[in-house]
Amino acid sequence: MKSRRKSPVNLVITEPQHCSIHLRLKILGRLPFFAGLSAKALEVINQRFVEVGYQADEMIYAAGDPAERLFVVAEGKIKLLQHPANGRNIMLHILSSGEFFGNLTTMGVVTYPDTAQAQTQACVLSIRADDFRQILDDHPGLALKALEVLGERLSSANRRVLQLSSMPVEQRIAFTLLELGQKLGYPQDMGMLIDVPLSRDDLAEMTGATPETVSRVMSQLQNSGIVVSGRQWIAISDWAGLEALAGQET
Amino acid sequence: MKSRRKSPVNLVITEPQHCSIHLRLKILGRLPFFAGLSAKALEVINQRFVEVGYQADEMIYAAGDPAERLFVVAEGKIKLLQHPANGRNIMLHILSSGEFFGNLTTMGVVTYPDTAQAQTQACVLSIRADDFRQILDDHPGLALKALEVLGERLSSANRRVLQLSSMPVEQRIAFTLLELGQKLGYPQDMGMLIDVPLSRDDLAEMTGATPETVSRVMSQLQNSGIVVSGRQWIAISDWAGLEALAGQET
DNA sequence: CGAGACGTTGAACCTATTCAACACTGGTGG
DNA sequence: CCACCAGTGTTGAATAGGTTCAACGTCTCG
Repeated sequence: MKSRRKSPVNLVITEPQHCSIHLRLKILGRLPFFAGLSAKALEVINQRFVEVGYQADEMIYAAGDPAERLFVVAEGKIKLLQHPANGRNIMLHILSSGEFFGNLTTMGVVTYPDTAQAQTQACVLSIRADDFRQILDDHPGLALKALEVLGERLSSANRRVLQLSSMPVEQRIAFTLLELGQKLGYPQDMGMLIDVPLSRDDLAEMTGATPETVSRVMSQLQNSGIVVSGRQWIAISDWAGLEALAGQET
Repeated sequence: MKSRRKSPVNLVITEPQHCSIHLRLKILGRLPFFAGLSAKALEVINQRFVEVGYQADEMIYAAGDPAERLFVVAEGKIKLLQHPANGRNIMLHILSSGEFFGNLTTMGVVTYPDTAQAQTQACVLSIRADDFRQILDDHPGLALKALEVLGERLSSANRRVLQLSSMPVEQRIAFTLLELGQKLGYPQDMGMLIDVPLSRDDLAEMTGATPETVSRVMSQLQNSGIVVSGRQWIAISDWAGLEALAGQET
C-alpha cells in the first residue's frame, strides 16, 4: 500500500538567485487588479515596483516590522504566518501569482500584523506603501478593487473561525484540502494534485491541530482511498468523498 | 459570596417601536467615516439613508439573503453571527454606534455571509448598496476609509483565528473580556462594566466554547476576584489580573 | 405566584495532545 | 557511489482539557 514516490510537485523556477521577471509590466498589466488602466498609467505604476527573489523558507518580512511596503506575488508561493506565544505557527494563507500581501491599507497600519515567508522559491514585486497610496488616489477605481480583495480575505478568515469553533479536526482538514485543491490543484493521473510542497506540519499550522494528529487523519484518508500523499505532497483522488467528509458545499 | 443584583447594564433607549433618530444628518456627519465632507454632500448622502428600529433579538438580515444594503448602527448594539451545521451559533462581532455592517464591498458580493441581529433594542440606518457605491464613486477618499475599516476587521478576525488555534478556553475568555471591556466598558464602582447584556451563551458563541464551560471559567474568575458578574452582565474588577491570565498585551 | 430562561455544578466520556519510539526518504559528504 | 544523517512521517499509549448529559438552583417577567 506504499504509494510514495518522488514528489510530483513541480518545483522548477526560472532562476535561482536573482528573480528574473523582466516583463514586470506584462505581469502587472495582467492583474485583474490593474485591468482597465491605460498603458501609460501602467508604465508609471510599473516604475514604482521593485522585484526581489527569495529562496524557499526565506523570510520576506516579520510580524512587527514597520509596514512600509505592499507586495505582489509574481512567481512561486508565499505563506502568511502568525506566531502564538507557544512555539507553534499559524498559517493564515498561501498566496500564489497575482495575489497581494503586506500593507494593503496604507493608513493607520504601522507594523505588519503577520509574517510573510517563501513557501517555495519565489519572485515578488513590491512598492512603497505611500506610493501605492498615491496610485489609489490617482485611480479611484482601484480602491474599490482593493475593497473586494479585503472583503474576500475577511470572508475567508471568518470561514476559518467557523471551522475552528465548530468542527472536529478531520472535517477541518477535509475543508482545508478542498480549498487548497480548488486554489492550487491541478489534475493528474492520481487525482487532483495540490501543487505546493506541503508537509504535515504545514497542514497542522493551517488547521489548528498537531502534526501527529494530521498524520493520523491523513493515514486514515489514504486508507479510505480519498487522498494519496507522500513526503511534502498531497493529491485528492476522491473529490466527492472528501466533500462528503467536509459536510456540504465546498 | 452572592454578588448578584439587578443588572447594572443600562437599557434605556429613546423609543420602543419606531426608532426616532430625527437628527440623522448629525449622526452621519459625526461618523469619522464621513468626516471632511461638505454639508451639501452630507445632505445628499443623508437623503439616501433610511432608519429602522429593532427590538432586542430581532433579526435584521439572515445569512444568504441578497446583500442589497449597507447598515450603520445609530443606537444600541448589533451582533453578527455565523451558523455552523450543528445547532450552535458563532458570534463574529458586537457592533455599537457608528459601526458599519452588511454589504460594505458593493461588488462581487451577492448574499450576506453572516446574520445580523439586534443584541439590544437598536436603531439602524441603512442605504442601498448601489447608492453607497455611487457615494464612493463621488467621494474617492471614502473608499480608503472603507479599506481601513475592513483592514481592522480582518486583523480582528485573524487574531481570533490565532486564539482559537493556540489558546485554552480560559485564555480565550480572558482575551474576549478584555476586548469587550476596551470597546464597550465603562467604569463603575465594582470595576469596568461591560455595557451590553451578555449571557453565558453569548460568551460561549464568542469564544468557541460551550455555555457550561464558560460558566465554570466565569465562576473561577469570580472566585479569584477578577470579575464580578450576574445574570446577563459582567464587570472586570481586576483588569491587570485578567491581562495576566490572557498572557500579555491586550 | 408560577413558568421559563438563565446559570451552576457534577460525573462520565471522548477527542485531540503529548511524549516517545521508530521508519522512511533524500541529499550530502566521504 | 554508497553510507549516513537530518528532516519528515508514522504509530502507540497515557493524559488532559473540554464536551455532553443531566439535575438542580435562581432570577425575572408576565
